[in-house]
Amino acid sequence: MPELPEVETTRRGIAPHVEGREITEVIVRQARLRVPVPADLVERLVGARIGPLSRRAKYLLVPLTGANGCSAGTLLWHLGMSGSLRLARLGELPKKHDHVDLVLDDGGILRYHDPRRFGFVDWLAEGPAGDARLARLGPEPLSDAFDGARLFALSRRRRLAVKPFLMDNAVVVGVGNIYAAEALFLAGIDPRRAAGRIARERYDRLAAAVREVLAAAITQGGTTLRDFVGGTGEPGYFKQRLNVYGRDGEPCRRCGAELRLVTLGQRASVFCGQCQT
DNA sequence: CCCGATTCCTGTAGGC
DNA sequence: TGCCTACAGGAATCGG
Repeated sequence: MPELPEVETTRRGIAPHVEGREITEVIVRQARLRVPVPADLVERLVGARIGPLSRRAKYLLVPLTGANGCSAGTLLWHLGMSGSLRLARLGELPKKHDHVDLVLDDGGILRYHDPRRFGFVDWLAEGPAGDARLARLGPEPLSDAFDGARLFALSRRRRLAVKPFLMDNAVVVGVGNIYAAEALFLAGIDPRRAAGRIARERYDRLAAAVREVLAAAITQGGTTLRDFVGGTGEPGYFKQRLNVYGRDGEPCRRCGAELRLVTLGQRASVFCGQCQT
């Protein structure tokens, strides 16, 4: 499912094919997504030109300019848990759950596919700065603003388990269930441990583990569990590197102990009872 | 303020 | 071409 590495993979995959292109047609087949597709999306986008794509947390940002060169707003795209954005060619028929097409002036199509419809595409008139969804977000995990000191400071007196703490977007963005589990394994921390009862040194290790696992996943083109594909249709190859996610009952790659499954914050959490304390 | 529970959706896996 | 249920999960929202 798309977490930060998958969104980044998507951005890198589609950017060369959509940046600088003009949108000639917009087709909305299913407007009932997590956030309803804006009723005026078609008239907002047709004739607009796509600027440089960026990413914030798990959001893809698509800046638009009008015919006169000034801003025509920004698309805020979220892939939810089953969404993907990929390039198609004019004449390529849509499949089931292909909800939105942006037809481009070179015959390419940016096509949004999302079986579970937890994702959305929204249009922001004022750009990302004014959006409440983005304003609340904590730092990017691969930026200098994210480190062990931050994790330590925010976790004091909190009894919440460290895994849901790490998945809180106000703490750090982009870390979902897969990469939280993997980072805690790399750092040797039990995911059930109260966030407020973890030492500063261990949080330094955890922050480093988060960076390490996310950077490695981006290098591998993300994690494809079932059907994620990047912008050019390629699956991600990080699944082969997973140490704990989805491996409950299997042996720990480090010590051989049987990996355990618990529920934390309504999320399945797999860990090694020997390696993670 | 903190944190657990609920909600949205549909494909898939597993039990019978 | 078997039917039914449970489960997966990002993030907003609600309630204790």
